[in-house]
Amino acid sequence: MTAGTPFELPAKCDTCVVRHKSICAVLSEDELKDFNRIARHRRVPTGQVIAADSEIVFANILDGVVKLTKTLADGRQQIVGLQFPPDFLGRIYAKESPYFAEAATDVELCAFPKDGFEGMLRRYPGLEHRLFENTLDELDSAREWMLLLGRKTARERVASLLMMIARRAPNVGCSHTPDNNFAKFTLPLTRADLADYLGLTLETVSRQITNLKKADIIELIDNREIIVPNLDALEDVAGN
Amino acid sequence: MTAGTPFELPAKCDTCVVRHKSICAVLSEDELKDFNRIARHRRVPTGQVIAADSEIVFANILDGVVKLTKTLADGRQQIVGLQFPPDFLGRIYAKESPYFAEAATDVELCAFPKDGFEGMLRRYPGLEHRLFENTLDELDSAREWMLLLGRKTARERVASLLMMIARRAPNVGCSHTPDNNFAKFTLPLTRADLADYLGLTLETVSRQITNLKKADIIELIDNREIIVPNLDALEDVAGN
DNA sequence: TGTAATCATTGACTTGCATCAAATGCACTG
DNA sequence: CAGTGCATTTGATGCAAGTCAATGATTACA
Repeated sequence: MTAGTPFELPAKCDTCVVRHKSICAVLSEDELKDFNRIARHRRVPTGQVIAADSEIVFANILDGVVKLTKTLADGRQQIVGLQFPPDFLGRIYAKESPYFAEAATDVELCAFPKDGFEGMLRRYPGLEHRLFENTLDELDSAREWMLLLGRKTARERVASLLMMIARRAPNVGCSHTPDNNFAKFTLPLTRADLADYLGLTLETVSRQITNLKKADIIELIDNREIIVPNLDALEDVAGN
Repeated sequence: MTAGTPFELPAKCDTCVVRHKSICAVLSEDELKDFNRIARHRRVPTGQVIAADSEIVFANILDGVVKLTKTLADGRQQIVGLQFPPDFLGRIYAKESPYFAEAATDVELCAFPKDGFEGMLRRYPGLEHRLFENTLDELDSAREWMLLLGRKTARERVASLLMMIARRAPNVGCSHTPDNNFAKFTLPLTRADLADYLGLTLETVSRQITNLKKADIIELIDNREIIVPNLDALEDVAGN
């Protein structure tokens, strides 16, 4: 974890838009413009911490991948969530986030100051409802991951992760025609990050990726570029 | 997992009240009575499944402990949540829950039919907000548990669980004066359930409990009754 | 009061993943 | 294009937790 300087509000950026599907669905064009008045566009380089400081509660991810991590006193670390565009970021209704948010890749954000965003929530009924539904989905995902961390083997974990990326990463450079069972994507994480997400060591992750390659379940173009010729085969390995 | 017959709506029970602290805080006496009109009181014996059928979306736990479980095809099981009074139960805004709810002990519920409860949500602004905050707390807890499942040792896991019970179980027969660092409580789970919650086997759980006993961190009155003479000492073992 | 059933503990052995240590590959730089 | 640094792979070994099996302890009940 290479923590850079904390994230700070940049100058106003008129081109910044809230892109979250749920939000866009419940807001009119004019209301979105209202959001843009308080939105601040921001680039965050790989590895930099996205601060949970008091000025920013909430941010919409425009591009890149953000990891949420928790760490024990002796340094053992666990990634407890991965956020892709157009997910939201930030623990609303709390002063501090109980976890770290860190850019796993170069990230572009549309950030909102605390007071402004909570004002928006009051102004637009239905908006909080959408955020609530997002949170319920995140809770379901977290519990899905608890099953993985508690009960799956290393091989199943790696396969499950690849399936998850293949499903969620189309916004981060995944060319993937869902119908034909084929996927090609760029891993947004290093082996060390994969390990922290899967509750394994990076060596074990590496070995399992090698095994999947030898079993012709996946192909590697390079360390990060992966082809899954048959998603069903990968799904089988993933368990469930 | 001994699945009994699915849970069904009983006859109306006038003595049933919503007891959730968050709900009570935002509703008046009259509004609570409104809730009671559609509430149905229900007892569920240990081991019985609390069905996620279409008629019941939501239930307030009055007494007992409910476990939420997910299972792999080959039977490996993980408890992904434990609900104590006065928690709510049920995946709102979804037809089906992505996990099983099962009574870990004898349980008393105050249950609501789907349509009625969602009507209430619309009628009482502020209520959904409270449920949202509850869900955010549940998400934080789930992520805390991901750290445990991914990175903690068996000994740390068992100690963490006992700490969690000592904190949350005062409503289920835990005599516990938080100031004096002492706790006494009844485990609401069998060794097998503890194992399913901790991502371990029941033998490992049993051995770790024995170890904590030998190290004078805990005392056992019987298999279920536990005394923690010094919560700080237990906290140390739990890690973090 | 004996028998079964359930739940928990304990012991012996096995194994999957972690740990430790090196080697390889690749991008960048002087 | 040698040299440095980082990410990844590969190999050898150890250990924490799993598996298998037997024994205790309680409670239920015939």
